[in-house]
Amino acid sequence: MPTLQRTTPRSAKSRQRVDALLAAARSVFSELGFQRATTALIAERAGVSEATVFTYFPGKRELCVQVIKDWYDEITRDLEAALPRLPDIQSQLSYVVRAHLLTLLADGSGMCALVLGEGRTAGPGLSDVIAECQRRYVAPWMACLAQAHARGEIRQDMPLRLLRDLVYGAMEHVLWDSITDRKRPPIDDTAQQLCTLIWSALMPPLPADAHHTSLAALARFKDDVTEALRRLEQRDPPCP
Amino acid sequence: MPTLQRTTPRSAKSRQRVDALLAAARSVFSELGFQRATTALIAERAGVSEATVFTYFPGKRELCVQVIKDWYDEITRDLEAALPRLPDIQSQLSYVVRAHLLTLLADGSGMCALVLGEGRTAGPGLSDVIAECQRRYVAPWMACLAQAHARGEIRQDMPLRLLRDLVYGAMEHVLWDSITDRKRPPIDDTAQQLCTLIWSALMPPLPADAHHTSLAALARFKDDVTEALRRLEQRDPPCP
Amino acid sequence: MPTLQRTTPRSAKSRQRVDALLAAARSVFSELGFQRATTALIAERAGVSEATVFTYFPGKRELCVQVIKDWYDEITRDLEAALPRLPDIQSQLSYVVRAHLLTLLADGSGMCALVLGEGRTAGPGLSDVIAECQRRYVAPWMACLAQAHARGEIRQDMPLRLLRDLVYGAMEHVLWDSITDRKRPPIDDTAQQLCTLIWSALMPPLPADAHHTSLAALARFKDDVTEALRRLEQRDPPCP
Amino acid sequence: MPTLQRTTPRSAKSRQRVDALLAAARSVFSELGFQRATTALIAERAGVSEATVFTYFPGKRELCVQVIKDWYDEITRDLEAALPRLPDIQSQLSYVVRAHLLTLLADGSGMCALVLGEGRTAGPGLSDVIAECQRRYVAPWMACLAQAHARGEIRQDMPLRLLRDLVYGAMEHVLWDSITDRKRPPIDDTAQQLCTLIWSALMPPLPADAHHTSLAALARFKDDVTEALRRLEQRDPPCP
DNA sequence: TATGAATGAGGGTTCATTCAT
DNA sequence: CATGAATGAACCCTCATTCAT
Repeated sequence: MPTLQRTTPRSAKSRQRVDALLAAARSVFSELGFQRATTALIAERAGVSEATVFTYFPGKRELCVQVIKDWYDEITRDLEAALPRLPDIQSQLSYVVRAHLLTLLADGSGMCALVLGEGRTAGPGLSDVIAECQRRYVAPWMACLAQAHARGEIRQDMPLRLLRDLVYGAMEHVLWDSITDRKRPPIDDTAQQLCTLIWSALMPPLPADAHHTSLAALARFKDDVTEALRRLEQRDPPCP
Repeated sequence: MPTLQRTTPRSAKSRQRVDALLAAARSVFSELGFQRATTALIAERAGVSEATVFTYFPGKRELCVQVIKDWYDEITRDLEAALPRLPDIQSQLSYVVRAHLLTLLADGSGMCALVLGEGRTAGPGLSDVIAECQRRYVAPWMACLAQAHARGEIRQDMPLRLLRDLVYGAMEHVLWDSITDRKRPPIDDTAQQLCTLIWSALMPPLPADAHHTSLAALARFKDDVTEALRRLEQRDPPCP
Repeated sequence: MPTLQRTTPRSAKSRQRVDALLAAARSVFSELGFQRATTALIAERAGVSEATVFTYFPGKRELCVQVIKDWYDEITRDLEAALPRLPDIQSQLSYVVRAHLLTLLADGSGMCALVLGEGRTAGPGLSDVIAECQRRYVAPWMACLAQAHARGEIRQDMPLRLLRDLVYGAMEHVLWDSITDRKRPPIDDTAQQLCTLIWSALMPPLPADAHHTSLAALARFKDDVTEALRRLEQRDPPCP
Repeated sequence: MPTLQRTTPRSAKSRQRVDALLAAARSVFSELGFQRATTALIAERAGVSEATVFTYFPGKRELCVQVIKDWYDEITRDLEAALPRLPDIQSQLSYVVRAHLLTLLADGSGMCALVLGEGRTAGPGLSDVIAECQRRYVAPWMACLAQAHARGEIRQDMPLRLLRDLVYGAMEHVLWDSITDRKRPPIDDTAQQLCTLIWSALMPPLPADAHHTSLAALARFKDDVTEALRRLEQRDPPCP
């Protein structure tokens, strides 16, 4: 029964309109920012008259808020679902980075610019909402970070906030670059590299003396031992 | 040349006017962003009539461009002068981080928000200029990075751009935090920590095989050795 | 006639709808005036959709007209029935005053304000109707006045219109006061006083020469007599 | 020196504009009421662009407030100056009635309608102002009324407010009539009659027994006594 | 040169009214 | 018949920009 899923039959059309409006609004706000966007253009792209915009939304600001909320909801839901299932902080980092880059780039970067742009200058009522959304978006990853931090899986000599800033800051700049330069490198490669880079900063520093000894020495030592062990074990069989 | 004299005093007045206007414009644009800023408010703060603004600048946009250029010039000149004199990449990183944080925070964060905000959404003519300024601002540090890259003082397995993004991205996010949270931690401490963090990511990685080592690998290795030793010890007694 | 039956029940529903709409419209128009009233609010209060309003009335204006007409009909019918049965002009005056005050105040003053307010500024189509209603409303009382006028029960040296204006004008101002001041004095007392006051103006004046007398003249005369008597008494003793 | 009276040279043009705008606004608001009046029409009648309206007034409401205030100021100032100089309450009544009728009728009745109409339904910010102006306008006459009341020159068995309502109410209805009927009777005659009528209601009522005796009888008595006295006085001189 | 004054070109928003379902 | 939905037509207001003085 395909009609079974008709939860709200009357609002089918309505929902379509809302969706069309939100889509149009997202594109317009993305391209022009909140101030330069006009309800007229949004209406035009949604294929309705300007007055219809106000049938579905109290005003321009509220429409923009909805656009931002929806977008954040999308990208937040995914993180909330996926991150807790990943086994370790490195996988989580990897996931976050890829998801972030993919999402923002796929979106044509508009929302990113919108959120970054209007987050500050837009009057109250927008900034608040954006800040709140941002907080919820980062929360899942912050939880991972906190856990790893508590377990000592990442360095403990830095405030968590700083680590978070490093991660998201790096990502955002990479994005910015991609957007600006218009020559987008393959995202997967970039994500991989970014993860490696960030992890270098995140992972617990080696003990103080390790710096002197250097891992290379340790590695050589390991090789020595390994080799010695093999020889030992190879020699034993003839023992009996 | 009698007119030369007349030109100079006039220029003096003129320069004063221009400076007053630029100062006023900077404060207004910083607080309100490009769109919400009004020429009326700028004129008022500069102590001149609104029409005078247009005597000195072709329009609102050009005024804003000048404001942004001036600001970038200030902060860029400092970097251009200081960075080449510093001995190594780490000192340079440290300088860049401190300078960036200090500049942006000292400015009341307004310009930061302006540049970040209007960089995308402002119509052409502003975005271009901002992008160009940004490029010039980052250039000195990029040069350092490139040199260190060539010399192998920093890791060479990453594109330079990525390293740059990491540095500036992290800084910007830290700034954003400082602005948003209103509880600004001591800048010097933050700068210090940030440098350490970033350097962890920047410094040359251990040799390739060290990657297979890592602490986890070392731990496993320790287990291996321990197990091997136990076996050895268990086998040896009956051996004789 | 089978359709007659069908017509009646339909009319019943229809009448209910119309009544609900008229009631809602009256309350809305009363509170907000014609211009500020919205069909949306009227529909909401009537418990129907906005479109239904236009099923029963050609438009906002016509709905308002109906509201005003109905209201005037109510208060007019009463006067038309009661006034002719009262024995004399004084009783009639008393009835008119009490009825007017009671009606308007009981109504929450809304209709009063509506009629007074929109009577002028509302476009044609409303003003006309209001004027006509007003005329019909005042007619019964005007008839009484005319009769009394002809019989000489009220003064005959004034145009009837003026007498009517005095009566209604006074009442309206009293109402206005009551509405504005929010401290409404007991209506019955006010009505009583107002009747007395108005009657003083309405009743036939004294003969022409009485005007030259007046209380002041009488007082002066009393003084004259008193003085004269004193002089007489002073002169008399030595007279013998 | 005719230029001496140039108090504010620069704002000469400005004042003209303001005056033109106020005049235009007065006419538009008068004809259409506050809601139906449009800034576009006001601007057109003032011969300026619509934007200019907002150069001189913060908004439509404020413009209307100014119009109302100015109008009330005009008519109030006159009363405040003239009334206190008149010798008795009857002269004052006469003045008030004539002034009121003349003013309102001369104005084309528009302001009257505006004030009456918007006094109730217009949102706050207009109603307040109107109420306050009304109060100040009536104050001078109320003072006269109060004085006469205290001196017993008018009846003391009624609240002052009621007397005031009678006066203004009657006037307003007369005005209303004049406006509605479009056949304006000579104002002076009407004013005269209205005064007589109102005075009948205002003057102190005769003592209770006077109703039985009738003024005519008193007058006859007065004549009798006067005659008797004259005879007495004429006869005395020969006394010595 | 500096400015008071004026304005053209929109922008967001409202609402009575229409119409397909 | 009732209504959800859509909209055309204004309306108030803003502001960068121009220009005569």
